[in-house]
Amino acid sequence: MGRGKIVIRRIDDTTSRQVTFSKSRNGLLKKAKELSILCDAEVGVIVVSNTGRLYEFASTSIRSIVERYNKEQEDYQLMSPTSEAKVFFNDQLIHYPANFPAYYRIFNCTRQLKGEELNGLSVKDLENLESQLETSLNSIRTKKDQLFTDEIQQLNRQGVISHQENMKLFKEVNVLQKENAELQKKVHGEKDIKRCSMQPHGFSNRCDLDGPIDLQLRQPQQRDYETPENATKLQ
Amino acid sequence: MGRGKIVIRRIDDTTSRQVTFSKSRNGLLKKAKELSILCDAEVGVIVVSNTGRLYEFASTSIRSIVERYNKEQEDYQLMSPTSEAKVFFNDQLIHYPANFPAYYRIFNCTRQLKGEELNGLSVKDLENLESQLETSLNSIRTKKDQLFTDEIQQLNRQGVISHQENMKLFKEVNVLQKENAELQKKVHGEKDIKRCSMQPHGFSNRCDLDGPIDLQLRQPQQRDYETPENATKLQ
DNA sequence: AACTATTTATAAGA
DNA sequence: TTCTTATAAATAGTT
Repeated sequence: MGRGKIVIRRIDDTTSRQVTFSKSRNGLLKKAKELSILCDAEVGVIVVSNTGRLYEFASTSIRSIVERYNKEQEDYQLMSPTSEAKVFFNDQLIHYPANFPAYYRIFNCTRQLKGEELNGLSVKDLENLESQLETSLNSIRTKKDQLFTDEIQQLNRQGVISHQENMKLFKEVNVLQKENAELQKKVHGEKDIKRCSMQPHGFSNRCDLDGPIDLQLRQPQQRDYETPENATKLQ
Repeated sequence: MGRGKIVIRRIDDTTSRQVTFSKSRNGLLKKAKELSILCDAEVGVIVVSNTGRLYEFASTSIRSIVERYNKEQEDYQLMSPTSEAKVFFNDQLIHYPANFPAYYRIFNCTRQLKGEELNGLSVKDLENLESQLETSLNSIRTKKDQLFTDEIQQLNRQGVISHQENMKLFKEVNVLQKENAELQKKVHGEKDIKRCSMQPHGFSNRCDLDGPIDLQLRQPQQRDYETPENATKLQ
């Protein structure tokens, strides 16, 4: 629909194709919107130009679901914002396990392990097998989560203990330093020698560490442990 | 565009709305097809009527993506049980293909939408829905595992830093104590008084802590951090 | 489901 | 990209 009729086939001229793309895309999205409003329908449209740019429309009622779904997908989207198509075609064969239903993998694996075909089984048998596998999967998942949680809890506990120890040691150092200063003064007052012989053990350079540390000014590094109160209680 | 102009708002009359839906939907799908052909673009359109019926268009490029994806899954199922298990347990964190979500984001949410009304669905529809939900579940699980792993890594890093700090402080205390002892000896040698006045600052009870600590005998608590070398590097 | 008067989309040109 | 405009295409209301 325009000055002249055109046949529906790929437009060879690049400029012309881009212009048509821009116009036709806007038209499509507009019509999608109209359809969704006029007829109270859920409509979703996605257009990816051959340069990889994305345009889309989603009717309001499905937008909230899309947004929720987007949250899950965000990371993947961010991985290659520009060359979507290329990345996909090149890397497709590497990146699929996330999409692959775990159920089929386990099901298939079990069948091979059992070395038997499923053909002879009744619906009842299959249902039982299915529910068995689902139960297994569930307990595997629970177990895995438990291990994660345990490790985090343990690390939190250790962190709190370590931090407390740090505080004690820090105070200890401070007190000893004060004491030392007083004793030095005393020795100094009584007898003016031996002050320099202490220097190798002097504060700023007495440990063979990678760098000088300024204990007077520096509190032990504060950590933000997850639920430190709980971890402390558990200790 | 028709006999009369209309405003874009929900058509109240049911019959009229259904007729318009039918016409406009066909127009939209046709235009989507034209756009994909004329401009060599990837186009996906999904329309769900308010009675729950699904209509969709996917340009050949998107269709081939889906087909390749499906074929991949088939190939995957034919793999040996061993490699399956390995891939399953180790490679969970591999991500989606970059532009896959673009189409499936809407595709998927439409399926979820349909999930609210399962009655009119065929076995094929239900199978698709099932597989979509499994995909979603899988990616959620992957995300969760990632969060767990990140947290553990972070805690390990903190633990290593804390432990290093502990070691420094511990050495510091030891050195100061030796120094203190020498100075005490010196003061004691010169003058026999004032020894007891130091006692409030004496070692075993000088910090107002919950319990006495025996720093001379005790090394800072050793932790078995997961990959401490890495964690140290990351610090 | 067809028809057709009209509106709308857009091809070509600027 | 945007605008203009002649024309093709889509479709609202009718049959």
